[in-house]
Amino acid sequence: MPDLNPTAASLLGFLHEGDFSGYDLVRVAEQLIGDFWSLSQSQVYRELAALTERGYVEGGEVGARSKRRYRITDAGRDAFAQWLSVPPSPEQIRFPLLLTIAFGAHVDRDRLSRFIDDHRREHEKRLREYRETVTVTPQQRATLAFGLRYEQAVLDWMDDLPALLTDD
Amino acid sequence: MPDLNPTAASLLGFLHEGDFSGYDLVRVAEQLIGDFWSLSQSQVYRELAALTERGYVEGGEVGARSKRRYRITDAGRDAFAQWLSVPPSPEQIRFPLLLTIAFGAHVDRDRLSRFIDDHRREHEKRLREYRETVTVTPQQRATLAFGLRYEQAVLDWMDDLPALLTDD
DNA sequence: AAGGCCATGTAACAAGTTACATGATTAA
DNA sequence: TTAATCATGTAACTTGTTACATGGCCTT
Repeated sequence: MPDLNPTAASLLGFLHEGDFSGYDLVRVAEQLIGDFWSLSQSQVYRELAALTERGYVEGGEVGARSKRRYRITDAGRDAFAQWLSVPPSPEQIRFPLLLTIAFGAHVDRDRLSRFIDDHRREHEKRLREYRETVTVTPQQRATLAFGLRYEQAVLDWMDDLPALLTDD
Repeated sequence: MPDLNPTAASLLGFLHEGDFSGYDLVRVAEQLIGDFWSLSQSQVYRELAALTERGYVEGGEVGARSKRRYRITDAGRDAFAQWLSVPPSPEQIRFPLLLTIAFGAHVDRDRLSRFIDDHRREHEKRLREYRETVTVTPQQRATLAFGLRYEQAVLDWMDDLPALLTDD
């Protein structure tokens, strides 16, 4: 039983709560894990096909708008449980702005400031959104808490940046 | 002139400082950008081949231990400058532990605590390493500052976790 | 001379991205 | 009736990962 990738596993996780179509799953994932685990629409359909292939989910009948709900199987539940029992691997951050800063000796100051400001606005916005987010489970509160800490850290760091970059 | 991906661009960035072999570049990248932009050895060789193809670098003569140094060309410098002029896209975080927590309703408490503790130790270690890191340029200080803020944020968040996960 | 590290690279595959195509349904 | 959105999926490509293969150099 070769194990699942985190994206496929997450889909199985959501399917524990009920039957969903690919379209639904994209939305649910975006909402619930999108801030720390991105996935694209085409990936979801691909993984659903793979999960079906492996017998971890079953596609229901095609309904209105050719909508098809997927149901998790017992094998799927087993695979998910097994995935959850394996220690999660370290996180990965890919932060292009940090590359720009790392190579900042080749960027003129104004442009760099603009890039940073643009990012700052995005992070301020996300922080505001997180602060308005309504959670219903401890799990949601726990993941949201990470988002809050993270966004605050980024903003604090950005506050320090001008001094770090002007001093020699 | 289709633009560069951040990995290829970074290689060009490093090659501004001198000629390096693929092997060297892997090490330099790991050291200077590895904390926020991961790349694998085989990727480096692949990108070097692609950059050579496009005329952005030139492979020198094969030396001892079949070592070959790459030199950036003027076209490569142009391409790099152009890449640097485009606003960097938003960062991506992929944090499997957060998935585990998000699906924490299916994980028993002890296991989850162990996962979290293991991560905590890693983050404490990284924070310690960052604190001991010697920087020589403002750019290095700026990117390091992000690492410090980030690791501290993760640890602070982990401090909050038990309360968030036990309360209902 | 043997073992470990230096240094290259390839091959195969998995995962992620972008763009497009199709058609149904709903709301204006 | 037209536009927007729902909902599916495919195709083509790029990126990322893992594993392996090869051989030279350096130290013991």
